[in-house]
Amino acid sequence: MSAWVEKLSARGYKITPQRRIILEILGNSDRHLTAEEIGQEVRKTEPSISLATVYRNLNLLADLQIVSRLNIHDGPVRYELHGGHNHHLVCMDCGVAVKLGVCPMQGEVNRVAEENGFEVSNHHFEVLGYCRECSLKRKLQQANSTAEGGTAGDKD
Amino acid sequence: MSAWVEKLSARGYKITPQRRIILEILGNSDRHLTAEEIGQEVRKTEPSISLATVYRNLNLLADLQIVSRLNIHDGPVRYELHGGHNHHLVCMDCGVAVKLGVCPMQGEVNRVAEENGFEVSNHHFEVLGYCRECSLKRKLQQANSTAEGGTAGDKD
DNA sequence: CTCCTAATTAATAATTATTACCATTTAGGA
DNA sequence: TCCTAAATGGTAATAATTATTAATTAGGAG
Repeated sequence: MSAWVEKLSARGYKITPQRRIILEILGNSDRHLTAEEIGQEVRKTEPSISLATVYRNLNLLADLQIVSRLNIHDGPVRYELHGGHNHHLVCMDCGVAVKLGVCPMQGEVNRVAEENGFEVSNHHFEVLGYCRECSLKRKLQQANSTAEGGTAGDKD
Repeated sequence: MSAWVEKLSARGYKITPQRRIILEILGNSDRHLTAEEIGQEVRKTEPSISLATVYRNLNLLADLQIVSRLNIHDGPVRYELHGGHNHHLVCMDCGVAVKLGVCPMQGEVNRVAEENGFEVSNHHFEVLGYCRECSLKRKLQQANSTAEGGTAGDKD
């Protein structure tokens, strides 16, 4: 529980209670959280913490590779402790994300990275589509509203 | 040059010049473009097209799986014609994206998707890290500024 | 070819997500 | 204990995207 303390102080960054709390929250969550969600959670412990502080620290921590950014589908950026494998089936309708147990970061890919002098820090593999429910829902909609029915207007 | 015409009109959506132009631009570009960039390009042909129209159509086209959204690193969402393989080494500093020639969407993954009743539409595989240059730059910075030197303050 | 209507558009206001700014506070080494 | 760079809270500013609305248009029916 202090690899990050080293990483920070080794570079002259201070160990503030705010940082402690943010990392603790990320450590206790298995989900990936948005800055907003982290802010809310943080405020339960220390109500005066500013959202700007949350953002500032998440950026710093991401830069130091202590946390990692996750840009699933749309909506705000999400964060989690660095190091996990982030491979999901993501529903483009409802946003549900099922973890995949497979990791594509292997032989071939590593070789290409090396050839390019690329310093790999992290990787994401996302399979986008529609979960069972939403897939069904869409098929029904399409069956009906072909060329009329409801408001063909906006969606998503 | 009309698979998308069918997809649209089959569902009662109209074939507007705006849509034509947007898709033409995406077709002629090998890069993935932001809504803003598409807007600028579009306006060269038809200066009166509103950015809102660009966004609206990109959303619709994405929903119909005619184009696909690409959320590389930070910055705005990018778009390209659906169907390409989107596998990159992405530099977290300068944003450079090198295409990978490897596709992880194979056996195992397809099986998991199927088991979940998941309708796969697209997939992205991103390897995040630092390109040769930025990697070097960072190492130099760290060597110097350990615990002092410059503004330890913000960074991305 | 003309008419009609739902779909679409342009323009702009509103909303979200994130960053910048600045005066004040604080971590942590001398 | 003191000092200073780093960090914070509060808020204004910016960027990206969506909603709203009155006016226009694609494309099928007659």
